[in-house]
Amino acid sequence: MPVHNSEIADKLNETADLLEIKGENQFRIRAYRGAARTIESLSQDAAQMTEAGKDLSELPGIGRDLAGKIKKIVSTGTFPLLDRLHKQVPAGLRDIMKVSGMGGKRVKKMFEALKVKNIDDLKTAARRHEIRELEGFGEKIEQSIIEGIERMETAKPRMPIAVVDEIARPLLEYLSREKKVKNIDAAGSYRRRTETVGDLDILVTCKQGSQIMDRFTKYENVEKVVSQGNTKSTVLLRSGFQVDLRVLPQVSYGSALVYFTGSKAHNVAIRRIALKKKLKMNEYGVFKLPSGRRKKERRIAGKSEKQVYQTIDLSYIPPELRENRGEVEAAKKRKLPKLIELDDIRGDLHVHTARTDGKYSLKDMVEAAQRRGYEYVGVTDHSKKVRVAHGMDKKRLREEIRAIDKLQKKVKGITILKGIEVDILEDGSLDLPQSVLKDLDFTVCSVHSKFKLSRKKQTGRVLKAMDNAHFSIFAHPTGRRINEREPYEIDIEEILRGARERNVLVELNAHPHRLDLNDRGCKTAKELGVKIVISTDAHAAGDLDSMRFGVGQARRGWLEKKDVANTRNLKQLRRLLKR
DNA sequence: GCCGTTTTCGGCCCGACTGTTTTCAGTCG
Repeated sequence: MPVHNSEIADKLNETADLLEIKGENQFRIRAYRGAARTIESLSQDAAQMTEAGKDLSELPGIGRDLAGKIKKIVSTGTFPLLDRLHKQVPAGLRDIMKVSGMGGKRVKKMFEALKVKNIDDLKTAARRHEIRELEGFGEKIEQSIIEGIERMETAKPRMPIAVVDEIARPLLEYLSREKKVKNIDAAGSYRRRTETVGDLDILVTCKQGSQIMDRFTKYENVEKVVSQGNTKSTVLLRSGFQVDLRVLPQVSYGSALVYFTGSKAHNVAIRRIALKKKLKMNEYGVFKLPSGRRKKERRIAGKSEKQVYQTIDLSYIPPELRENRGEVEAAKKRKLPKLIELDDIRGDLHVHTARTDGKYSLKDMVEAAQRRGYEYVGVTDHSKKVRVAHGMDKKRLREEIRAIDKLQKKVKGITILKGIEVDILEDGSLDLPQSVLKDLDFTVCSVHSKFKLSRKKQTGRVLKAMDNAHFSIFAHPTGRRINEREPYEIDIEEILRGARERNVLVELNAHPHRLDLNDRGCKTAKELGVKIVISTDAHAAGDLDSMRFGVGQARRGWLEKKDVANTRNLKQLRRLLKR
């Protein structure tokens, strides 16, 4: 079993935490965190790279020392430094660092002075009012620790972006009703369209004398005001979700958007470029440092994001790409992709109806697709294996085909493509015979059973299914459900290579709980020349709107219009669906 | 521990907010 990048990153981050508790050099700690980020954002397994003889020290933030340590981790599974640290630092101290307001310094002090070794000890010490007696601590810190523990114990995982969307939209609308507000945007990972979002950063510019901070903290869904200042406030909503609001001067709005959109890794990378050009970059602007006779620094950019990037000789980088996964280098060379947009989509190729587990009739779904201006819609109800969804056997699929033919005669301006979401069985065969599949325009093929097969078997199962001449699109390729179910073991790179060889398309399922293929998978697919289909897997008319989340994810995966099959017109699409 | 078209040594992002202080340390993003 190869060591995955996420495991390496976990080990490096843990090392950083333990070093922090020990009070080590902060730059050394930062180096471990930086290396963890680099490893995490690789589109290839570090283990494979090492095996292929690649030198990891060529990666940003990884030097000779860390390259050696990582190599040891992937080849032997051991990390002696971390093992040593485990002997020196009690395991529970790392948990304490997760309590809001507790950093390395405070953890260390409490361990040394009060023998606090875990969260329970911390709780006890706080309740006995021992913490307030320590130098540099007081009543309020003690109280905030108690609250921090409570909040952590009831904390929710990062929320799917669609859920955050429902929180963000009304809140932005509420804030923008304050008359003196000029600009307002939600930044952070929400703006980068990450699949899950941990908190919300809202930026505003407004005229003097605005009451925006008061308006914010008095929002009806605010449960607790964590902090309130003139330019920055933080609240917790009743759902436990944290929202920050920052007020900025107009001249700084662009640089603030860059700064608060992140990602952190992206910001570090572009600030490094600025520094090389003797420029200082922060949320207030890009500044020329004092030199010669001039004693004061001078702002040379900040009003717009475009201007900020221009100043450091980069083309404008769309938020979805800002992950330090090669976008900075591409922007330097003027080689950024022209990302796909929602308007490029001409149809949806994964739609269910009430014939199986959809909520709406065939006619309703087709009309809903029509209202979105689509040129075509692919109807793909389940096959018989999915009993809970009342999957179709051969006979019922024939009925669906006839129903589509009948409806097609009545509707104009949209082509209904006859499809099916057919199960890939354990032996790699499809759930319905060729004799009926051949009468369809296309198939969406998916795994709904036997999730626990070994990586090798699962990969082989899908590749074998792809050999079937009627296999058109591989649906939700890893089967994961965000915050609910881990992906099944499958070698996605081998699957993508297999898809390329067989001219099979791969789905990016836009359902906000799936978003499967993920962003890295999309990028790999693009690099391998595999075409992606973005589909919503709609079970109700309104689900067709999830397309925007799919497009957001596709943009994060560097996909352009040409990489996505359902940006083609019907004629071109039919050609792509043909094997 | 990383990094280098001023450098192989000496830098490393930095500002806001809070609380505990009376000018600053710690945390966070």
